[in-house]
Amino acid sequence: MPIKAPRGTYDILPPNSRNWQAMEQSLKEVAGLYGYQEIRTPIFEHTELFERGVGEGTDIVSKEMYTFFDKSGRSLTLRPEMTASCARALIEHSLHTGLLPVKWFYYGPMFRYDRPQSGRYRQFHQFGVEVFGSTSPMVDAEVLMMVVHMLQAIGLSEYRLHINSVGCPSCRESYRQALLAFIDPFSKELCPDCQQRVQQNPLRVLDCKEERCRQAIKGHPRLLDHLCSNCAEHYQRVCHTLLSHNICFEHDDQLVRGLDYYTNTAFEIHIPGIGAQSAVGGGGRYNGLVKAIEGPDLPGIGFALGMERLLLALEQQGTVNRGNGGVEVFVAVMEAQYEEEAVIILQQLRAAGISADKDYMDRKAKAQMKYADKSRAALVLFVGADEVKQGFVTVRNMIDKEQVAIPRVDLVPAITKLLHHNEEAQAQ
RNA sequence: GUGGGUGUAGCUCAGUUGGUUAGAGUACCAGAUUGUGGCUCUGGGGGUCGUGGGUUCGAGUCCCAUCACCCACCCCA
Repeated sequence: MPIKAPRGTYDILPPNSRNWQAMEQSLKEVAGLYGYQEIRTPIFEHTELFERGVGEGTDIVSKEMYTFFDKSGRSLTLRPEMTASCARALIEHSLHTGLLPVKWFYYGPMFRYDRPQSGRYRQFHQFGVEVFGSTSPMVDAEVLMMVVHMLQAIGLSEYRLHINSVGCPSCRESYRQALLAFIDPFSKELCPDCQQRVQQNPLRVLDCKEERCRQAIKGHPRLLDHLCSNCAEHYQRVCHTLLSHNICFEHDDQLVRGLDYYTNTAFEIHIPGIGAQSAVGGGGRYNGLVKAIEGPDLPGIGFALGMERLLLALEQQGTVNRGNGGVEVFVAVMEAQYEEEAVIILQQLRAAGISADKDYMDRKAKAQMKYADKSRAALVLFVGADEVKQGFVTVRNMIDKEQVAIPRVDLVPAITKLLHHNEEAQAQ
């Protein structure tokens, strides 16, 4: 049995890898426009970091972590997300004592032991940002505007932005009371899962998909109505700013985050039509997180985008870039004895910044031409007896089929010129 | 963790009520006279039919198990 990639993992092969590169580049560029800088953290961390930073009660921690013991018995875990790692790095390097806010972006693989399905893998990739140190609603707005900017930058025009405010622990507690009082009479009509949720995290009942639960909670009190004046104003200012910048969004009462350190703004981006897992991104404010992992009382906000789902959406909306990924120049060797001469030419071209390749399969001239064609080379250089003896190379333009002899001494400038000429012709 | 679907060449798939050396297209390689591509033609390599059992004179075809993939639930990106 040949070894295959582990369940829920996969290879990103060329030419598809180019789509990834393009998307990564676009996202990084936009992050740069907003003043975010890249942070890279370890792929694994102490298990305890995620237990406290993500939350013991979450599915991620209770059943989805790749946890292992190293040779000295430490419990380590492959990161299931990166916010906790960012918070840890912030604390570890005492960056909160420096220039605030700290604005980071990150990109990389995350790991969750889930059952794979469309748009869900065990190793998946996220691009995300985190801002630490500011409670300004303008930061919430900036982050949201940046998400929208990023979607546009990678070519996604159809998406839905849902936002809500989960308030602060105190207004959430008052809402909790109100919600419990409302649900209590109907609690027996709820599904078994929700019976549990009522005990542990009543807010979660709101986004249950079971029909009977949706019926039972019709007319439930709204979180928005229970926000304290500070939280209400915060949310208002976020919404106001988005509106004044023509950002389309919808307020979503059902959008909730369970854990105590989530505060105020919460949001998700959905793209219909990419399967059941339609959330391509999500995030929110977490003013209590840094303190929860024994750091200073520092506010934060962030979001993450799922690369796999963005790519699904791009494929579905038909805007995937299909770049050629080939080489500019192919050097064809007519007789094996001139191979070393060809290598000299190759290195000369490459040193001048021109991508170039040759045959390494001992192919004959005709087969080398086929290979050059498939490599999408714009020019083919022939190196044979006449060329070497007389000090020139024959250059064939693969687009217009014209061939010219170029003296070896003029090679690089002449090739540069021909490539440039081709580019202009193709642009027209 | 639960449910449904699918597993035959690198890829996309045929394979008739179980019956000889398992096929096609595509991709790859090589030819169609001399140092030259995209089209066409010819030929070639490549499969323990996911894996392991079982039924049978005989199984890619039937039964069981297992693994993987796909989709959905839970939940999330």
